[in-house]
Amino acid sequence: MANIKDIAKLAGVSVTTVSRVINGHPYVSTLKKEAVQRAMEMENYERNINAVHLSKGKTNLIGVVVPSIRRPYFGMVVEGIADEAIKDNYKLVLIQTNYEVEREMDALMMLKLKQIDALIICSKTSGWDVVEEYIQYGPIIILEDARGTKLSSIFIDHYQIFSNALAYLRSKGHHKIGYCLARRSSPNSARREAAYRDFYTNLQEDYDPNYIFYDCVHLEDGEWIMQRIVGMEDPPTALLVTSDQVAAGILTYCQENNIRVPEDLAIVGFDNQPIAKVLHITTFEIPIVEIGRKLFLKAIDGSHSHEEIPIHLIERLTV
Amino acid sequence: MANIKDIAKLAGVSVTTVSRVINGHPYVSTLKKEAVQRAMEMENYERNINAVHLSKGKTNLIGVVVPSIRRPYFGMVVEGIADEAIKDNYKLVLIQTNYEVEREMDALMMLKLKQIDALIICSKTSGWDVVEEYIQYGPIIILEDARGTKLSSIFIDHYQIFSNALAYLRSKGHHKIGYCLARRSSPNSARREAAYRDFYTNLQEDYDPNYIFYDCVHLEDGEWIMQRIVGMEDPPTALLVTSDQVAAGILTYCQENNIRVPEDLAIVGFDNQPIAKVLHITTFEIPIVEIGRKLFLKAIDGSHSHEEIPIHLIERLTV
DNA sequence: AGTTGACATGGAAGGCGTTTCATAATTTAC
DNA sequence: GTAAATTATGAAACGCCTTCCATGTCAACT
Repeated sequence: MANIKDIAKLAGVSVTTVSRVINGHPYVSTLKKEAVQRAMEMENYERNINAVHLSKGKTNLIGVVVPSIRRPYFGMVVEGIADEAIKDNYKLVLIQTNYEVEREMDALMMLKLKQIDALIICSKTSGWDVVEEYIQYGPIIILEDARGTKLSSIFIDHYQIFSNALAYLRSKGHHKIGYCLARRSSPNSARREAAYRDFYTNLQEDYDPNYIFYDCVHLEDGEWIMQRIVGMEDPPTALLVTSDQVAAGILTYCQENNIRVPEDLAIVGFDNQPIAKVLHITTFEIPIVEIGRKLFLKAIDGSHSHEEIPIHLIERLTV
Repeated sequence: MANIKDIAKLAGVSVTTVSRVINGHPYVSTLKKEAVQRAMEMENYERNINAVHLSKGKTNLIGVVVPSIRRPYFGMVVEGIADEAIKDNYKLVLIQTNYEVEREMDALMMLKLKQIDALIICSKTSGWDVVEEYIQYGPIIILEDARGTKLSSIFIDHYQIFSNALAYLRSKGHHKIGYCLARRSSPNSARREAAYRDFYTNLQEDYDPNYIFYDCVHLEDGEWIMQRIVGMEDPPTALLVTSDQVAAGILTYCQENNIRVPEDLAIVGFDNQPIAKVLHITTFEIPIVEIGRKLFLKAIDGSHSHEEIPIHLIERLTV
């Protein structure tokens, strides 16, 4: 394949001029410009993109860290990122971590080595200090409340929403409220737990720790959750489920086992995924795809900022 | 940041020797090797990965083309690819096409420019001839029957499966069988349509073209499909639905509208996604994640081959 | 007429690691 | 004891594009 030197020779100009034509710089006479274009066409020239990357120190690649791409929530975030990335001619490098710190380090290393121009972390496993170390190498945007750190973030106030949700269920007459979380160790989970504890503390009431379920991630998890609930002497009357997928699983189990929703058990989901709409699950609408778009925009904008995304309750038939 | 030259100077060796140490080549004395390692550690050296790419003409990046990453089917394929890619230290570049030919061309161009080492196409929009043009630049693997082309492929015999499914429904006493496809124009759809036509032709029976539904992709599509069926004078008694998502949407509609499944309407899904298990949908199990793994392996193996994936029916409660 | 500023163009430096080739020093082999 | 093989090492070529800097031309402005 021809390189820029060949083209320059063929067109009878300097390499610089060819580069200028390629990159649309001004100050090239029409005559030479056309000569270059003819030469490029003749030779079917394509620049060596890796040489461009080396020279520019930039790759038009954005890293995206997700724990698992098959989870609809992350699929939707990535879709949003990808939608926006296309417009700016960026491509996405997908890094699936399965919550392994090592994988996350891979991603950070890619930023350090300038293999990617920026990094979007949709779910973080390692500590803030570790991640902040890498901010010097390029923009890092995180889908989590990162106020107080050097990263930029788009986030949801999970404490507030959980509090609101609890108050909402209380107003509907529920006193025994349980909840389902994904990873126990995630910061989002911590905030939600705090909201829950504070809620009951303020009310000067106790809560049953058995009402708390961890590792609720997939549709199928609804089954074991409900089996545990069914086996309880004094089961909760309402459940805050931090994923519509899980909420759908729970609802399905109820329908099959003659547990009336919301009479016997009220369910509040999160995300407002398609399944919540189809199954009429009351849920908090999180504009996931839109959040993905914003994440990307922030990644290439480069300024340091934090943005809270407001979340609204969508009342349907499960409360 | 230090470069290889700095390290060489610091260690008192040549650049070549440093490179050899980095890449684990033999023929470096222990003495110099250690000197180099010390120097690298001292300077906190990291190679400029873009220079490596330029020099090697290889990036350890594999392109993955999907129409939309949020669709569970593609999420699962990509998960499989990513799982396997990690093991070989490859990263994935995600190209979301939305079935736009232009996006697909982007991906092919990346292969041509050696920005990616291989390309996996999970769903193709452009023609075979276009794609085959690019096989000269690197391995292209496609999730579709590509026998007779220069590409490698992992595929499912959709004609056969559709035929089997029709025979199965017939054996259960169904004569009025409809089906739901995604894109009408896709090759998979064409094969399924052929199977359907041949099935009725062999039986010397006619079929009602109204029983055929296109653009059935998402969970929500179940609703309009069922509304059309409900409005029919002579509705089908069984439906072959080429996505569990859509099958789930249809089933949900039936449950809410007192249409008995399978008595009034039998439903056969495809993919055996979690939702099919939870809702007890009879479906064809397609080992999607496993297929993703195989796609990746084939991508880096580089040999030209085709592999058919056998598919099995999982009988549950919707037939 | 002299000074500015806009337009044009090319040389050369800069970004950086890999690999081939030539050479030298040791071993091993017979 | 000598030929052959193995081990070690570095210079230089190679992969290729971008951009800074220097130089030059021509028109416009004072």
